[in-house]
Amino acid sequence: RVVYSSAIDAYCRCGEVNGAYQIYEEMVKQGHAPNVVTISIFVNALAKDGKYHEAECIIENSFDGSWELDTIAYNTYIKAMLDSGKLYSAVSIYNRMISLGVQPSLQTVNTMISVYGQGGKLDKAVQMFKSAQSLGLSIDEKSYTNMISYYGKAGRSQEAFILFTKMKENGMRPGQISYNTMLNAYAIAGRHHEAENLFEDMKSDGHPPDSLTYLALIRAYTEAHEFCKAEEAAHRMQKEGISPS
RNA sequence: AGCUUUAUCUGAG
Repeated sequence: RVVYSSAIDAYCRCGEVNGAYQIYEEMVKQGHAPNVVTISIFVNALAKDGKYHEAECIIENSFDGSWELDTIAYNTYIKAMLDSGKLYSAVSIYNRMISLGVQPSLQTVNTMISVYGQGGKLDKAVQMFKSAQSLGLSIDEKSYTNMISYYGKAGRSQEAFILFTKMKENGMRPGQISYNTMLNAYAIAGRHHEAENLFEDMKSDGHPPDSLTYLALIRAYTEAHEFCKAEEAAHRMQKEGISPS
């Protein structure tokens, strides 16, 4: 069964969902019942392929009580609903998971932060972020970056920066993505002075700016109506040989 | 054997 499931996964990763399905049929014909892993693989592949409706059908059918869905299966389902934009379904699957006593993992938390963040429910996202501690999960750089991003999108750059600071206090070195995300939070809020400072910190911290770094910096200036500085930054980017995204 | 290769832009829902 492991061999069949792995083969199905391999087909899916090549975008050959149909080939995967043939293996699936053969597997069933040989008397090997599909298990939770097989289902997760299919749901994941269908969702990545944009076939959300089919993914949802499999998910719904798997709720008939005959499956012992585990943490990864629920994570896969929640992610599929997030990607399809069905945030309400994502939440309801999460609630189901909790009420059935399935342990959330850090990935569950990170995905749910995105679900709430994209749904504009920043307070819920924060709640999720904080709940990680009580679940005994240690927040990673992704969790912080995710939260920083949503604070930023809500125009709350000061709270974003508090998290950015806390991340460093907890011994995590922000990488390029974290810096870009924090920079973007300042950009949305038009805080160009803070953005400039962070831009310098980023470089001295050993992270070379990329096109997204400059995009954020330029946006910080334009949001603040500092158009000359925006143009300067754009020139500096070109001079450094970075092509715009 | 399966789940965030997470950040930036525009539009649709």
